[in-house]
Amino acid sequence: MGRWEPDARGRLEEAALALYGERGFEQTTVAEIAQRAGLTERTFFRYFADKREVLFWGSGAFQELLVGTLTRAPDSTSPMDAVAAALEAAGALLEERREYSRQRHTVISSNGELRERELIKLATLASALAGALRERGVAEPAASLAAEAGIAVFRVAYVSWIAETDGRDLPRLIRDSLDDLRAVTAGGAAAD
Amino acid sequence: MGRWEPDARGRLEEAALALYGERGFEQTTVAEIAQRAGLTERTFFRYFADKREVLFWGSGAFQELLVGTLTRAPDSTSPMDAVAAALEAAGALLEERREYSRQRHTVISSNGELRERELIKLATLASALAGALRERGVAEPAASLAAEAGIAVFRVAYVSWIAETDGRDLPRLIRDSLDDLRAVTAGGAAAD
DNA sequence: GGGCTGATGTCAGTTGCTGACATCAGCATA
DNA sequence: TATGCTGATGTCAGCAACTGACATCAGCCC
Repeated sequence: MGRWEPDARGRLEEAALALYGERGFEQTTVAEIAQRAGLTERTFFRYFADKREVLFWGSGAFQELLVGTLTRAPDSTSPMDAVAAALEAAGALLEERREYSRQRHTVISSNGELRERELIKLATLASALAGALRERGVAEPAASLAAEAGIAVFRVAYVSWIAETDGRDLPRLIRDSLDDLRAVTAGGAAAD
Repeated sequence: MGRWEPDARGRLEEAALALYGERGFEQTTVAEIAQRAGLTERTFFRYFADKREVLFWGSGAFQELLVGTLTRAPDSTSPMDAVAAALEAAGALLEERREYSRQRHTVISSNGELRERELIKLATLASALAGALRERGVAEPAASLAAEAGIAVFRVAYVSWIAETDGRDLPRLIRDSLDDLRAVTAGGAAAD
């Protein structure tokens, strides 16, 4: 048996999500989170750069899944469809943790600072997708636009998924949202 | 003559931008900004909610211009084109303050916290655009998707504008980016 | 046995940010 | 002219986020 209880990081994540949910993000101090996890405030800041980051630690793996899926798409796949395939794979991952995702989303959407952090994580994902598209030979600005549009599709689908207006699962909502985007951007003035 | 020097808010904005540019955002304390403006730290926080917000005070007027332009677009204009018209009008406003925009962008893009704040301002703009589209009778999720796609177009165009790769002005870059988006989303699997 | 390692704790300090209260020029009005 | 109100600013005390420096000590290697 080790000197300390195992999985300090996981305990901190769990304690933080619970406390943010119970009494709100601003009303929770880092000292309280650490105490609930049986650790000290200083240790919290060794695992997480700041009080918000504790809710976003999984985003690294999420990004790897996105980029990996995009990279493995057949060469013949169009940029937008490759992005969509990656988003659907990521969506399937979230689908497996629906209840956790709901709880986390409730906490994040009820606080401005947490929403800021979520937005920059999504922007980072968009950058990573754009980079992976460039690796496939897609030129700018097409790469960035496909990536940004993909993230927009994802956001809209994600919100619907959380709201659970119907029984569609997240990958399905992503497909449908992409179709909606195609409908809304279709037509219009062509380039001169 | 008044009891105090006029335009305290403007002096704080100016001092903050200068100091953030000279020594970086994190290396600048609010007390230093206030001192440079001939005021105290406490007064800074009466004008701005936090240390970042001092760079974003103009975003309210920006949003009003966007929404106003969108609202005034002819009823026959498609959602995406109405969004584009609003973005071009806003782009024309920025075009008039090119040097200031550059300086501000340099400061913001060199710091993560400031980028977060910028992202949430853009997300707020997207929400406002989506709301204005709904007022025009556009249903969800088309309204949100058109707004989000529009903001993506704007971001890509804005980055090009700052980079000044060629002589195109911002409204022009926005039009071109929208055409690029249309090209990249065109085709693909249709809804079943 | 002795020393090294790595996760954790302790402590002091800076800074962002807030609430409560004080100050005081200018204005209105008796 | 005296009196009192208003609103922008200042002063002060305090909390909490975050950081750097150093201490602790079980387990492991030699």
